[in-house]
Amino acid sequence: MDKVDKIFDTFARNRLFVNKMVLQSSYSPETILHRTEQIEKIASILAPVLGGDKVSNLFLYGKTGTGKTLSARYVGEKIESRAREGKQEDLKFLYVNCKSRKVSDTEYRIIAELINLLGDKVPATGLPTEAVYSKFVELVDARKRVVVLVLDEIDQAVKKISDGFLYTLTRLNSDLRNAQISLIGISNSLTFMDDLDPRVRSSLGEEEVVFPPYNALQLKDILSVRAEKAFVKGSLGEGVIAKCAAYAAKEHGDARRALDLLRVAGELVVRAGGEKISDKHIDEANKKIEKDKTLDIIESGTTQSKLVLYSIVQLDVDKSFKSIFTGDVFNIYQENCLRTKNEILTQRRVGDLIGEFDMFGIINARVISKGRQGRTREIKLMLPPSVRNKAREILERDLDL
DNA sequence: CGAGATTCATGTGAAGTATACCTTTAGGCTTAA
DNA sequence: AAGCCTAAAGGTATACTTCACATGAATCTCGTA
Repeated sequence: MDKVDKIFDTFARNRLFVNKMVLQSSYSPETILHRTEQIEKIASILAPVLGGDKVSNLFLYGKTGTGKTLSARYVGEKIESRAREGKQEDLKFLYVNCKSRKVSDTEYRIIAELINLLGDKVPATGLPTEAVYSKFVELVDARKRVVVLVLDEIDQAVKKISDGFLYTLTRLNSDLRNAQISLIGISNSLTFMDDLDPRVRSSLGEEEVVFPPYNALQLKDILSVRAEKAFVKGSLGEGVIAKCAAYAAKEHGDARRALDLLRVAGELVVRAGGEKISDKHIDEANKKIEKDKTLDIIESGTTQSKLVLYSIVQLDVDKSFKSIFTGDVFNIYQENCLRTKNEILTQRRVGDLIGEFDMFGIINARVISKGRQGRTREIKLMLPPSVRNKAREILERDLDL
């Protein structure tokens, strides 16, 4: 039989997933567990919009995967549907993720996206930012209503642009005659507010809701509910959910991570033609996610960073070096540059690149002093052999070696 | 023999440069009235 | 005249370089016992 047919067959025979969507991070469940307090607080702050009043600006903090976006959307949808029932249509939630590729992180495009959501168009480029703002104001102000802007990953946007952008937004209300704008900012960084212009801080942070990380127990609840829907009954082995929860709890209680683990584990089982997930698969999935993440970092690096990493990998494979120092890496790196006809960067720069790999956790670099032999970094490659070999393949391919 | 100076190989910081990509702006062209 | 498009002008992020100075323990120096 054709191999492709076989692949399709295993897939069709899949007796594991009922609905994989449930495990995707874009899925929004009907009920959100362990966030009642936060949701109630958001709801009580936003409730006045139902009466057509402007509400306080709101700020949501919390690490990734703590349900910020989910809760905000949930409350938003509830309020919108409530407003529709009450035949009060002059209420609008506009949700923008400031980091998504479409919006890309410029002030212009964020506003352009907002206009888009209001059902209008602006050219992708060419207009002065000022003009885009006034177009937006005009659209919003077309009739009497309340508009709530939800700005997700706002810290990213502010890092890219200046906080003057937020200032403009908070001041937008003074240009409006009919409508009212409220802002909801969502941020991963807990310290984000600290380095904002005080004027912005006071008006944006009128109300704050903090999303603490989920603990292992809560993660377990969340996973159970979702797994119920995602998988065929009885396909989860003993302790699988607990294991996922434990892994994710270690990663600052990241529910997204927990769901990913479960999904990837499922995919692994399906591909192997199995029908039951055991906790071994969770370990495998964890490794796979880690591996994909590091390989992703490696692949998306520049040619120069690949050359540096390749040199480190070479030294790591060659066991005659007991420990690897910056100087060794630089020497090998120069040879590699000559071989691949790339320009040779200064050692200063190569040192920084090594530092970046350290940040990503691909290597472990400790600054040590070797006395008369000066100071240097002692470098250890932190990839398990299988990942290291895969990484080497990728590097050799990308560098034409 | 030990306190202090020296030294090495590189870390680290600041400031400058080249490049690519974006936004802005102004001028010209088109279109509708 | 208003609107639209485009090319040049001006900005800004990135990926580097250059220069300058900092580090910290092995090693050397030299005064002292």
